Amino acid sequence: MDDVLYRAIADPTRRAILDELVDRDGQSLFELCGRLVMKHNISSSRQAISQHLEILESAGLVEVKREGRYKFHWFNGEPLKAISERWPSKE
Amino acid sequence: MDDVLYRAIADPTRRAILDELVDRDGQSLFELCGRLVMKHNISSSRQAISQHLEILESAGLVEVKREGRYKFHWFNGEPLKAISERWPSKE
DNA sequence: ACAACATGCAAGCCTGGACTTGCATATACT
DNA sequence: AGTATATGCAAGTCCAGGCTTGCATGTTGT
Repeated sequence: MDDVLYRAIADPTRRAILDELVDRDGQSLFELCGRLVMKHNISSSRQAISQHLEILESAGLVEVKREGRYKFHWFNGEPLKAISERWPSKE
Repeated sequence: MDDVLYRAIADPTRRAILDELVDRDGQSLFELCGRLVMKHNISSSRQAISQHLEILESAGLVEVKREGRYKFHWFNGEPLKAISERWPSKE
């Protein structure tokens, strides 16, 4: 189901991660952790963030590219279209 | 926060309720329960649905009008705009 | 080769939240 | 007035999921 999508954006930390990636695409895990603490007052462990990224990835909201010992992350808003297409939000 | 919104649509039963209200606006609680069983194979108790409606209401996604012993529900997609406005989903 | 660095894996804890159960309230009908 | 109908309230159960902890793996640099 599209369950993964809605579950993915249900968590405030994950939404902050998406915000961060929109602001600066292609960050590594460590980079993300640092910036989340700085700009969003999020003090979760590296593992926690890593797990969040897995969930975002399985929802298709984040795309990943492995490069040596680094793993870089990109935002992808495509799946979100399903939401606005599902319910009318007339102007 | 806008937390209530994302929490509201995180649950599959609540999304089905929204679908149902879009399909036929102004349903009462009992009406909704019946139709959810018929069309969506959801077999939650009346109280469960009632609790879901409270959550949807607090997120502004459902509006309510009390009339005698009935309580009618309407869908409101307005709050959903916040999602598409928050993250780019370029075409 | 060895150490530092970046990430992955797995198991356990613990709170939130979905659901049920039982009773209460309020409105309509006869 | 009494009964059926439509909904509300409150307490308790139970499980998903977010987080931590500890260790393993893989990569870069000296």
